[in-house]
Amino acid sequence: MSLKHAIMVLLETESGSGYDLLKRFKQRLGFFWQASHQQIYQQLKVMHRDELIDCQLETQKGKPDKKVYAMTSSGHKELLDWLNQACKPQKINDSLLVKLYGGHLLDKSVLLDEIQQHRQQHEKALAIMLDIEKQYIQLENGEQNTLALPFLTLRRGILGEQAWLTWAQEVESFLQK
Amino acid sequence: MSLKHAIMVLLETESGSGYDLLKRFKQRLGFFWQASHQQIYQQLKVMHRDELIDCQLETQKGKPDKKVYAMTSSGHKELLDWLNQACKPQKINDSLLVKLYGGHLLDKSVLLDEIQQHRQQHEKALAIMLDIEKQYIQLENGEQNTLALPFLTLRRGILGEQAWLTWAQEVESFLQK
DNA sequence: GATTATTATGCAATTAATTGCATATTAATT
DNA sequence: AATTAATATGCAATTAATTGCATAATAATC
Repeated sequence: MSLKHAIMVLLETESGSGYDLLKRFKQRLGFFWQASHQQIYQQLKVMHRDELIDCQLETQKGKPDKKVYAMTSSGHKELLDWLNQACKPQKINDSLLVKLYGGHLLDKSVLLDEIQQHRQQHEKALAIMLDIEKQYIQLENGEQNTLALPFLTLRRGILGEQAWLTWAQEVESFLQK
Repeated sequence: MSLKHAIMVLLETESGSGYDLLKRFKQRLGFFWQASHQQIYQQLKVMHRDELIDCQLETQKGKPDKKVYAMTSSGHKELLDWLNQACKPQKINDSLLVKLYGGHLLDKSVLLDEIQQHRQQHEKALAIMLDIEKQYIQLENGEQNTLALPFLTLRRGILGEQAWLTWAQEVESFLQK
């Protein structure tokens, strides 16, 4: 299970509350790791129980206490262990392809509609990523170096989405015949 | 949950036992939907309980009875319902990218090793898919038409793997600097 | 000033997936 | 003939993820 390791990658750089981590998660890892807020809050609780992370209560006026989590040394150790282990190939479960595989049971127009809907989402995702890429390219060298690895994860997203869109074009051509 | 719908897509075309379905699953849907044998056997049991599929016991000499599953009309209905509903965007959880994102905690050589390991697997997968593509191209027109939709799912795999490998090249260049 | 959206948590129940056994046959090797 | 690998099932325990609530503050807008 890597959700906890993903959280630790974020916490390693900077401590934060559940919601804070949730936001950073979506912003920084969201393109290639999807997790709901329930998952993250639950995982933080488990990680705290297992002493991978510390929790400091910050009293706030009016509001309920804010729990700020930070890595412990045993968390740090576990993160490094995980990073040094080979990870399994990505598990793919893509129901759109299942549907396409069984698409002979449907009208082509239904398939076409659905592909087009998905295409819109992929185009949107690509546009966002290209925008971030542009920002990166305008950074000065030092900053580019610091962000080189996150940038490569962005590149994965970009190349992946472009390939998806190329494919969608093939599918649409076929369905429109 | 789509595992059951994926199984039904297969059963719709032809009845079969658990193991039979398992094999067909890996062969035909395995590139874009991964499921273990435990998942499939359990799912078949649940689907039978819910009367989406029938089960005929075939007595075999010596061996335990073989359970041959077939779609019921209510299963067929549920499959069509599912096919007609829009499906959610694919959930992506790619731990290699999490690792790369947190890769500043590691030696570049460790990352490079891992990427190269993954590259081998992706190259292998691509080779298999290109081979299937070649076979498809040599089919006569009638057969190509029957298999057009499965072929498009194969194309997704091919374009996806090619994009992955292009990306891996970028990553390796960076890590070798 | 009232309403709606967003921020900021969290629990509990259910469903799904994984891990770790377990069994027994057949086919292939040594 | 004995061992190993591959075929062909399946259960039970655990872990993880999803769904459906629920609360309460603050910010924005009508």
